[in-house]
Amino acid sequence: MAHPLKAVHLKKRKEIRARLADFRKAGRLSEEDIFLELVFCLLTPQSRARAADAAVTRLRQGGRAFSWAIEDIRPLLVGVRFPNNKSRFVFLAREVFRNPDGAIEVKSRLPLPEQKKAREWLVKNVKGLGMKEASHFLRNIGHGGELAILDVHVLRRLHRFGVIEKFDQTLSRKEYLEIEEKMRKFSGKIGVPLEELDLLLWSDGTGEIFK
DNA sequence: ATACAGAGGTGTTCC
DNA sequence: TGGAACACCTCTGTA
Repeated sequence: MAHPLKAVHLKKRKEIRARLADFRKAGRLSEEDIFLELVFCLLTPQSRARAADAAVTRLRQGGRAFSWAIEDIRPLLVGVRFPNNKSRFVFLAREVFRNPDGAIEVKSRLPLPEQKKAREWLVKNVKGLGMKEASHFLRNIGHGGELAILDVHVLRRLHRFGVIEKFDQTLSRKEYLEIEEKMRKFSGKIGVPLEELDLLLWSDGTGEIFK
């Protein structure tokens, strides 16, 4: 018999797939858009998506996304949590992706199309980006099909459905990979693709718009 | 009203 | 070497 989630999936599948199609269109985004998507993922932890989004809009102003001085970034982050740390992360991230000629190139620096490798690269090279947000970023630029985005809502649902025994607010890298594997198996078992399952559990947990 | 926990994690420190 | 404890700092909901 079908898993209860499967029924929810059938109901929401259209909406979920439309959202994923949006993410895949990111392949046609400009370098600035992609970089700002990365910034969004740096700002999001422990903050409201809306606040992070508003800060990104400010950073975009006047085409200055690539030229803000570090001290000018801080005041643009009002509303996001830990702005001191995060303004530093945003600045550092930009310099990681700066070419010798001064241009910013994000995608071409990632070891794609291997998504897990790309994620490792991001976690290692972009300070402030952990497993969860690196996965989030890759999905948002259309390369997250094999990755789970294990935020607190998804973890709570996985726990509820018995996929994991316990859930902690913070996961070690090892635990993250283990849970991701369990979720992958669960996804196969109930016949819902991993990336759709991720959005499904997210929306199931929050009843909210996907981001 | 004022206080206080908790919020769509991650880095650092310490052992 | 890896994991537990703590810092980061501000806004919001709740009592």
